[in-house]
Amino acid sequence: MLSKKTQYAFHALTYLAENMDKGPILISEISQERQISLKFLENILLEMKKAGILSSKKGKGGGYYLIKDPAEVPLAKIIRMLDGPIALLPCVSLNYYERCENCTEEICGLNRVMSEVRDNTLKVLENKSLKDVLRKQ
Amino acid sequence: MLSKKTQYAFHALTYLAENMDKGPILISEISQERQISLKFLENILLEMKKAGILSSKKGKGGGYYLIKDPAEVPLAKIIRMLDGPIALLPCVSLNYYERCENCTEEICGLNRVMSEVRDNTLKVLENKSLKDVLRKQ
DNA sequence: TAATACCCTACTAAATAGGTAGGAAATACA
DNA sequence: TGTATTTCCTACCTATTTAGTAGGGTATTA
Repeated sequence: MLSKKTQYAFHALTYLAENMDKGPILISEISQERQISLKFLENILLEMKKAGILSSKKGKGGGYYLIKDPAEVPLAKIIRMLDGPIALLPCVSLNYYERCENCTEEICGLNRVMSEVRDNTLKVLENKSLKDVLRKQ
Repeated sequence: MLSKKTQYAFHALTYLAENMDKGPILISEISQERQISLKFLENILLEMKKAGILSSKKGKGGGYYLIKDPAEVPLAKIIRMLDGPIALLPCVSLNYYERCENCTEEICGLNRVMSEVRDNTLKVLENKSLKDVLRKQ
């Protein structure tokens, strides 16, 4: 399951994408519109800013805004940024790989199957972008 | 990511499947062979017994044993039994569905994509069984 | 009836999830 | 220059989950 954090991130990002023409958007506006705790959202947006997918402006007229074309932000990137690995096992993770202690790739049949699951999942999450989940197109 | 609990469950189940001909297997044997804490494993096996995929015998000569053909136990069943939902969002879960508060199916594009992810995942996990992840065939 | 082996309840420590608090820093504008 | 605005940052908090432990109870067998 995706954490609330990641779910809120999707809400915030789609809101920003849907309102790209309006310039910087206040955290408080997103918080109200999408029903997310203001302070929690503050942290999430900051984290995404540091990860480089959005930017901000302080002071009056400030707020957050996307710095990438929504079509250029794969869903997988957002999930990895906030929740970490997408794979079901560390030993089949592409971005967070860790060797198994109890089994080796040669004899462990789970490995093979879980790689297949990962590939099937990424086939969607790497190819669908923010643009594909917007409310209005 | 799958929890350690579920990962241990897979270890235990494959061990039992690989040794079906030997009658009941001691918890302590599985614990040693697959390097799993004895008491933790005890709990896990008991939980799976209650879920109906294996059975046990007490006293001397006792132990745990599978009561199903490994080919008849889909991996999805094992994961759901111990870790819960496989879907990434409650609102697209088949077995643990919960309505979204913040969005409705009609306008939320995430819904559509996450259903696709779920289907792709289940295509593997529902069709592959314990038999497919055994060490020796 | 003693040894064996699972059954059951409860407990614990550490990590994670989800959220809060309060002030500092930067910016706009009068 | 000063004040309102808005993000930035660090720290904190509580509840839940994860991973594991303890110890006695119960059933079975020889």
